[in-house]
Amino acid sequence: MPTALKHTVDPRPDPRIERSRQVILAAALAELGAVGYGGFAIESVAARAGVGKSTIYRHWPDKLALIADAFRKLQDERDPELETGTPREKLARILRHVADVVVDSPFGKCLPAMIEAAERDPALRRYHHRFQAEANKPTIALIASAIASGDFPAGRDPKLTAQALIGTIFYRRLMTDAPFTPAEAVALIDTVLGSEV
Amino acid sequence: MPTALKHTVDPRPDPRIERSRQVILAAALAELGAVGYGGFAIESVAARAGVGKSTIYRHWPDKLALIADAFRKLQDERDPELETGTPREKLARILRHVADVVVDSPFGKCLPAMIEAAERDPALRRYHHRFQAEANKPTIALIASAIASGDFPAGRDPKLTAQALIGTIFYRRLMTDAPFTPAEAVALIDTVLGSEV
Amino acid sequence: MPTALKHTVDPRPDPRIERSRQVILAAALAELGAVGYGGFAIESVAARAGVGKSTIYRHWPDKLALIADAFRKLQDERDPELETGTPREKLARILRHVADVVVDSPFGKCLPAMIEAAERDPALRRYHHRFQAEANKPTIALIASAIASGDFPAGRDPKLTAQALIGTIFYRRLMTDAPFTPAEAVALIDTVLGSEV
Amino acid sequence: MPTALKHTVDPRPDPRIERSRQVILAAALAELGAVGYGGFAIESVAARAGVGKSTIYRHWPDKLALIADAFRKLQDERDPELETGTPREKLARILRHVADVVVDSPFGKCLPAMIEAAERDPALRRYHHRFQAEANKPTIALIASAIASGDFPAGRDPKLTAQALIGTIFYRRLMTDAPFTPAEAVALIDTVLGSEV
DNA sequence: CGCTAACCGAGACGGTACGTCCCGTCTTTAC
DNA sequence: GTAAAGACGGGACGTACCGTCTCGGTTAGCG
Repeated sequence: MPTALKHTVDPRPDPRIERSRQVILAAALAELGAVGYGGFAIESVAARAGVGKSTIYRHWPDKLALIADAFRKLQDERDPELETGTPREKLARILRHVADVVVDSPFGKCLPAMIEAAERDPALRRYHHRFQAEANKPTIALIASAIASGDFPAGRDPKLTAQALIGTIFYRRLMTDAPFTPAEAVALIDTVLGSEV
Repeated sequence: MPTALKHTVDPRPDPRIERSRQVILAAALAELGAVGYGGFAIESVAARAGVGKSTIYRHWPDKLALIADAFRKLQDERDPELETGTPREKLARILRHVADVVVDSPFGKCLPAMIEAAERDPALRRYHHRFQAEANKPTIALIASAIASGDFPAGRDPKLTAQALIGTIFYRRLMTDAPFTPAEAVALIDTVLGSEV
Repeated sequence: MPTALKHTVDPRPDPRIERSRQVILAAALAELGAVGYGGFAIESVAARAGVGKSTIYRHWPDKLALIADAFRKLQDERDPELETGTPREKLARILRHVADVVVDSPFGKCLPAMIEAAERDPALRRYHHRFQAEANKPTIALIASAIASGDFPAGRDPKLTAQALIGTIFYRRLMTDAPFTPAEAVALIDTVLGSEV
Repeated sequence: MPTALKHTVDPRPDPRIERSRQVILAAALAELGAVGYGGFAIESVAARAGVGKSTIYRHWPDKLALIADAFRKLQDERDPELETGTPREKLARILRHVADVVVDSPFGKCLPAMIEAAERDPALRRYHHRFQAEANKPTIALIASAIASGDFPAGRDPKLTAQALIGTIFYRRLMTDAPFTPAEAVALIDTVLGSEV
């Protein structure tokens, strides 16, 4: 009964479309990393991707939408951090990962552009905030459970604690000339949660 | 002997120059706040300032230099915070002020533009970082002395502590949809330094 | 066999290109006639032609190239003069035509601009000279054959004779306030070649 | 009684003014010769003359007026040609002189610019035409008297004859790539007036 | 396996802002 | 009290991209 299949799901779109989307997004990320949000040129992306400019405009309404999608792709690549150990060890591992991503990765390279773009475009801003919130959930949960279990000192707001830890890393990236290094993770935890006894 | 003064140094420059600089910088800040770094147009600034485009280029080599100078002016306007009380009270006052500035002021409005611009221009980046460092010095000093006096728990790095506090505020401004409110200052201090006994 | 034709040459270019070229050249000539070489503004030409400035720069590298091309178009419009009669009659007809063109036509309007432009741009100068030489060939040939046939007095250089005749017309247009009128054609011939007996 | 002198004639103006006028006119001519009418920049003239731009505008209302005055100075320098010999010899001498001036001198260099400028500015045009007419008077007079004396063939209009001779030289300068050389003077006279018996 | 629709690259189009140059005016300071 | 120096508002230059559009040529997948 193949016809049944026909009008069920399978709106299998032209495969050229997905292929175009992917090479364009990749080229967009390369462009962003290379010249930043300010210098970002659709025409360069088209050239990089070996694609006609019109193909880009066929899939995205404008420059910002493309950038937003590129960011999306970028963030989807950031993988969560699930491992074992004491809460303090787990937390340190998370912070080291965040530091890596914020400082080194394509995500980090695009971060200033992303912040500026989010400031101008509401849709992008929503996505930006939502993603950031999502990414922090495991950290907040970890802190909450560690407080509950007595591993971390009581009387603290888990979310605020997480923001203080993560915020330090972003602050160092965006506002100082000394980005946070993974080696500082333990010192940061000690500073915010107090040293272990 | 006024005549004596006459032919000494007195390289009094054309007063029109300073006047132009001021109206242009003011217009540039307005433009930045209105349309951000990406949409910033010298021609709009000229129109806003009621000035010929060439007058702007007479004083700044290009768009970025004007933006940098506008930021400089902006930051110079942020006033230091000197008052009395317990270290915890002083710190809360500082954080409330930072929150105000980061969230509400022209500085806050331009912050994303500034971060993106700093990412692209080394000279601007240096200035941005230097200013931020300068602005935090009193906070770090306050924390250091409070630790020394026993008002704050020992074993913490004052600088890292300050960055965790300040960083939380910037993080909330730049990466979340819930900017830090002055009312949260005490909770933040409690979270990072532990509650008062 | 239409298919055979299909994949032969036929690199039919975008028809918009030719259309743009034509409206722009027409507008350029209008501009030249109106404000001359000195006041000639690409932006005005674009406005006149109802075209984006960038469209002009897509087809010509700069102002001078556009002017050169406009002159070319102008000169291509000057039509040769082929008719019957005695050599003297033919010559008079030619001179009347030259007088018309030099004094009244778009060519005449643009002539000073053309001379000035040719002075500044070697390529344009070459074209200008070549065209002028080409345009005079029939006149020189006519004079040469009339000398050979005894219709015109012997011992004269046909080319120099032609230049004296044509040159008078240009001189009057460019250096005096009394342009040459067609009615003077016979008097000019009499003056240069002597009256008919 | 020196005071009497004071308010009589003595329009002796500030000698600096005349001095300024002269250096500026000289600089203007140099500029014209160097970059032509099109590239002529008041600011360059000021720099060449070691003079403030405002000094130029104090003496001339605008660019065109300065150029016109420069032309005037230029033409005033062209000296008449008065010598002895047969009419044919005198005429040849005149034509050689005109050829020299038109081809080689500053006047010749500025000629295209002058023609174009005259086309745009009525005052300049008047001057241009008047000067040219003036310059040709001796030639016309010479031809007229030579016709009267029987040295030149009868039945010719002296003015038109002069224009044919002079016009050839200008035509060759402005419309061809082979400027008239003094050596051709005799051939030109032979062509227009017929060879001597 | 051949048709047709869609997607594609290429790039022309009307615009807008860039940063430069020069205009002609106006202001300030020095001699 | 003139002149230099040069700041000013203005406007055209030629460049780079924007986002829209019109082209043929290629390719997928249905019939």
